[in-house]
Amino acid sequence: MNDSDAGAGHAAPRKRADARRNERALLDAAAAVFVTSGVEAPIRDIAAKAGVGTATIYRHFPTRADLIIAVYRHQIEALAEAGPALLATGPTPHAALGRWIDLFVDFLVTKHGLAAVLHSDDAGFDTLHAYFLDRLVPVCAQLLEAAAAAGEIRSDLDAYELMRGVGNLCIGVENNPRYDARRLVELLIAGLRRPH
Amino acid sequence: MNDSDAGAGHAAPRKRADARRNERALLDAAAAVFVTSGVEAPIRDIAAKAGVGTATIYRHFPTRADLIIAVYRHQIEALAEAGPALLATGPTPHAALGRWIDLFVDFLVTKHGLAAVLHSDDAGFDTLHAYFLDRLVPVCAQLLEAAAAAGEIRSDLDAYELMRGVGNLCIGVENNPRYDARRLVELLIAGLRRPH
DNA sequence: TCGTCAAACGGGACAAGGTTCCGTTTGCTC
DNA sequence: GAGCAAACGGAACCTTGTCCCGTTTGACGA
Repeated sequence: MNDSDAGAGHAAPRKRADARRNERALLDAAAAVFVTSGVEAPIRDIAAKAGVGTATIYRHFPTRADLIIAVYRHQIEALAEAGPALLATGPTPHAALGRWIDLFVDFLVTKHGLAAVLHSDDAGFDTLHAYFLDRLVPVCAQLLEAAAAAGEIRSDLDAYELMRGVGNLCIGVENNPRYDARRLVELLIAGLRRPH
Repeated sequence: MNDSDAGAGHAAPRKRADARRNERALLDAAAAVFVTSGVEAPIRDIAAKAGVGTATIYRHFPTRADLIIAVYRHQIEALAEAGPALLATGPTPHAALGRWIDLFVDFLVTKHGLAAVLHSDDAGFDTLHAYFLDRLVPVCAQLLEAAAAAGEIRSDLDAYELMRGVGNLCIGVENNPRYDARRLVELLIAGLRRPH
């Protein structure tokens, strides 16, 4: 694992040491601030916690979406990889789908405000949107197709719409004890089941 | 119908004529601006359109939630009254519930950004939240109970949670042709049906 | 080791929007 | 018509996102 690069580049020009240090500091600070103040915490707060100026944050992460992606990339990748694994080991495709959606919900509800931001139509979050689309929708589609092929569910709903719906249901779960997103998601998945 | 008061007060001190005029102008302006710019349009824009200063808007509607409520009060009341009516005239309680939820979805998706704001945890929208809770949740509860009593649906979901879920599903429908909230709401309602 | 210079930096400046304050205007009442 | 509280308007202030520019610093060759 390369410190300054995820490994995709051939001739990555190698960043300066202070730049790498700051990037790491920013990621750590952002992760901490996101936990306490949500993913929409003021840029200044994150910069201050990292001990850098505000411009530095923009230099490393042009939009807030880029920062959010960087902070949660590992978890999202893990989620993407969990899909095929569940499908391979689960008793049925439908069970795998249910379990995977559970993991997705867990991820969302533990990240303050992430679900909200994920579905905002603010143009600044296009990158975030695209990333989720690229990484997770195909996985979900695979699970859906397997379950549909097994005859367990109806097949007229596409993965994008399902994920978006699930994501929406997770909005505003924070500090609202009367609202249990998990239960509603369960209902949604139940509604998906093919009547037989 | 009284011009300056919905009729609840006994000794309402009767507002000044200019105050009543401005309130009306603000409501009209807000309604217009909400249509074009959504319910989160800048206060300044609404004030300008109404031809008043920004302080005036705060005087009449202390929070944005109050303004939103005032603008949509008629429609919300109509929605509340439609519940019992549908229950009385519909073929079955479940059909009435479905139809009523449809009306609710129609209301939400035609108001730019209302669904989003309705479920934001911003303290400034507590009033809005409370109003929906007061007016619509009991209606929904009545429909749910009737359907449950008729044995058509499971009875382990309360009205608040259902409405909140439906509202959440309606977030971000604007200018997203790939996402059809109605269909997902349908799924949710389908998931509610008692397996028999 | 030292000089050079582009990379990287920090924080101040600007813009947008929400909210409040305060001096002025305007209806109502007598 | 005078008095006075209600209501007004818009400037001022605060927060937050974003950009700019003068300064610092790490990397590398001499």
